[in-house]
Amino acid sequence: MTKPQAERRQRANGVESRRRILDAAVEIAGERGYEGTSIAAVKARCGLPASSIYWHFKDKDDLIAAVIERSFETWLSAVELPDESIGTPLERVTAMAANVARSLLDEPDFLRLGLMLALEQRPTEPRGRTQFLEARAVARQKVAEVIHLLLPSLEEDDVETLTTYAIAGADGLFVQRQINGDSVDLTRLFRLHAELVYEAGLRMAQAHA
Amino acid sequence: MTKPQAERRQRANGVESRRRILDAAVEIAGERGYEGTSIAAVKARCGLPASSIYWHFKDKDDLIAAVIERSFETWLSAVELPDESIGTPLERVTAMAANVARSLLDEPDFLRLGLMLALEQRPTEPRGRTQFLEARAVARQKVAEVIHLLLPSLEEDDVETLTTYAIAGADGLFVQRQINGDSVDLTRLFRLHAELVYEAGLRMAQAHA
Amino acid sequence: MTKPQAERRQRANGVESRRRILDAAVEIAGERGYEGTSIAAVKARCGLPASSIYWHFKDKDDLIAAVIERSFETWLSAVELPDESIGTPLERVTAMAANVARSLLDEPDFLRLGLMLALEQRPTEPRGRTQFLEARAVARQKVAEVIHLLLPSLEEDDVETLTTYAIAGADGLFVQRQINGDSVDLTRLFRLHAELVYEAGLRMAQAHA
Amino acid sequence: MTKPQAERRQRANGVESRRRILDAAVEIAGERGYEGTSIAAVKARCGLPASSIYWHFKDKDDLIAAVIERSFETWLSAVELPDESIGTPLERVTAMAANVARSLLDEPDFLRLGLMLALEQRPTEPRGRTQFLEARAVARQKVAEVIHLLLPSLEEDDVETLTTYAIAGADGLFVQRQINGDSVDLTRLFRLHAELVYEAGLRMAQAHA
DNA sequence: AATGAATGAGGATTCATTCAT
DNA sequence: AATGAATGAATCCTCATTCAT
Repeated sequence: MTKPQAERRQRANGVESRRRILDAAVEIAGERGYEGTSIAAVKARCGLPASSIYWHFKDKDDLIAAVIERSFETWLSAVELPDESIGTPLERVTAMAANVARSLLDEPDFLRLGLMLALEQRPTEPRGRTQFLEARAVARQKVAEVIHLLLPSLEEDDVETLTTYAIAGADGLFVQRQINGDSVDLTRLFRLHAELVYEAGLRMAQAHA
Repeated sequence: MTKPQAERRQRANGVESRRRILDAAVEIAGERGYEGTSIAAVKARCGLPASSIYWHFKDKDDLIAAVIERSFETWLSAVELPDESIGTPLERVTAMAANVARSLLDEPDFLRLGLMLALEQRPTEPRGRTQFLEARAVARQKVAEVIHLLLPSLEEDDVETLTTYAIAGADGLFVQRQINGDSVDLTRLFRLHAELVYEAGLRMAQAHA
Repeated sequence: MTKPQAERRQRANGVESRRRILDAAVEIAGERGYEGTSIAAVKARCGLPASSIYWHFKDKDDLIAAVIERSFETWLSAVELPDESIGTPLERVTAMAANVARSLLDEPDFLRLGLMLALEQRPTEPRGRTQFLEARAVARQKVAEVIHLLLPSLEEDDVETLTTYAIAGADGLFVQRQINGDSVDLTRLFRLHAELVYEAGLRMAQAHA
Repeated sequence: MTKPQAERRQRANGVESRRRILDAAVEIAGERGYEGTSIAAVKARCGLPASSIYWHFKDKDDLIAAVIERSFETWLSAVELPDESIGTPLERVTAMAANVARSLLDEPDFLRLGLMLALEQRPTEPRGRTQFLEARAVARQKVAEVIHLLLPSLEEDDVETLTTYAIAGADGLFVQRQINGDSVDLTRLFRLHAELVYEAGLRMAQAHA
């Protein structure tokens, strides 16, 4: 008798629909990568017909790029919050490391999908990959700033090296967690990583002094 | 008797055909991942008809698994060679790091494809992924052995942690190279990584002494 | 009151919108025929959303029919102008031929699209095709009248034959121009055509005398 | 009991299958033009699945081009047969005209489809169109040869003009037949056309004498 | 050991059209 | 007078796989 409301034709609501599509796509893309993210799968998970997905996104490339973009923003805001500058430098570094570790435990889709895209080498690069690399460049800049702040006497070149190494460690630890699951204590390893990077920085600074 | 020379290549030669298929598949899989590696694409690159691929390999899963297997073996033999135990421990560690760095510059297909597979989380895991994880376990065992050899007083638990961290760094640096190309000095970063891991091990050993 | 100027184009203006849609549709239909004229293509070229096209036209069939109608009217008025009856009959015939030739150089969309539709034989005939055939019947009637005027002694049957032949030549020459481009001197060929038709008419008239 | 043979899985026979596909495609394309020739329609008419059509033809463009090619060959061999050089020149001309008229009554698909393609002006020209224009160039060459044979004293330039006009008339008459059906006596009109062209040629030859 | 041909399921995308506002 | 959003059916084409030879 009381035909459920949900069954009625949705009142047109672009923003909400777009969100539903992205929600579905981020899950699937995080699981199956670029090629594995079929429009049919997204449609099945979000309930909107394929043609509606194409109303909101030009093509699959566009959808994946939007997924990356939103996913990165979510992740970034999850990471950035506790910016308070208290404690010794080392304490602050390890606090930040713990923060990143937690964010990667909570919101791993962004990085998993991004790394999958980044590892690919298609002749015509998907826009999602570009989007990820841009997001990554933003993140890299932030890391470099933190390093410069903590170790102001470091040479430009050494900041670069340290930044690269810091991010590499983060990526690698995320991969380990991805592969080996709960047996990997991300938080502890990230703290170790932060300490080692910081000490390497100290030593570099002394070497140049 | 009078069969023209030009036909000779067509003559049955299982080993050679199998090799051609794998050569083609490793390239494409390295470019496009699991889903992106279509039989049609392999066929186009190796010149053999699709049905011939199925003569040599049970199915696509089997082909990808074989790609991983062969690619890992190639890589492993490229890494292992200079095993001579000369010099100080630290020297030996950095020599090995340089060795791994070089191998990742030369034979990146194995790791790129493997990481792509490892990052996926599809419901039914492809055999290629299992194959990669097994290969990875072998490599991990070797790393653990080396660490145990260099730092015999380390607790089991610390060896595990250090091994995980060592491999994470290697993966992460490979990803950096993959993304940022020649601007990343893999050799130098690997040496830095090796030093940091070694020192972390020394400190762990002292802490427990 | 304070509505910015830039918004003004958005203001409701049915006639103008309708014109823009038809302008876009005539171009696309001239390029791609009936099936090839997608609403999306029209929308892209005229800038109005698809739903606006449906506000102005019942359906695609209706749009194409309107295109044909307007295109034919434009063409007809371009052809008819210099109707003055001066000079010898042959002079008048060749003047008219030149006139038609010129119109086909200027306004080819009508005939190109019409012929495409006419050549099709789909089960359910598009209304645009009917529209074209009606326009064509009008044109045919005019040609027949001219022939009758110039050669009043011709039998009804011969007028019909000559009319058919006259129009066939015009169509055929238009096609030649369409295919071979500027290398076809439409004006000269139309004059030749007019002469031949006129002489054929003279001979027919004599044969019956 | 006796399951009909036709129901059994076809024994692989590429040539036969290709023929069936072309037979189906030529009918549909003749009816509905390029865009209207959907792979689904061809599949329905020939009984082979769409993927089999793609085994034999690279894509739809390739299929249509093959249709044009085969259709032109069929038509050409239907036209060419009675080549005997007997009778007066005019008699021979009208005999040939009758021949062409009959061929267009029997095998109209080639020309109908070809003209549809020729009238289109897509940005990226379909290969079928090119194929048709090439076929048309061959036919044009033959017409020019016949004209030169019958009127050897004609200037090169006049042969060209006459050829263009001759073909234009043929196209135009075919279109008339296509539109007005049986009420158009193609044979008679073609004979008239042949006579007029021949006389125009005679006059041109005299003018230059 | 190899392959030409075939095939059903599914891929991304576009279609003409409608509807609520 | 107009439009953002939606939609089911159809589009072309590729997929992994099989089979008879």
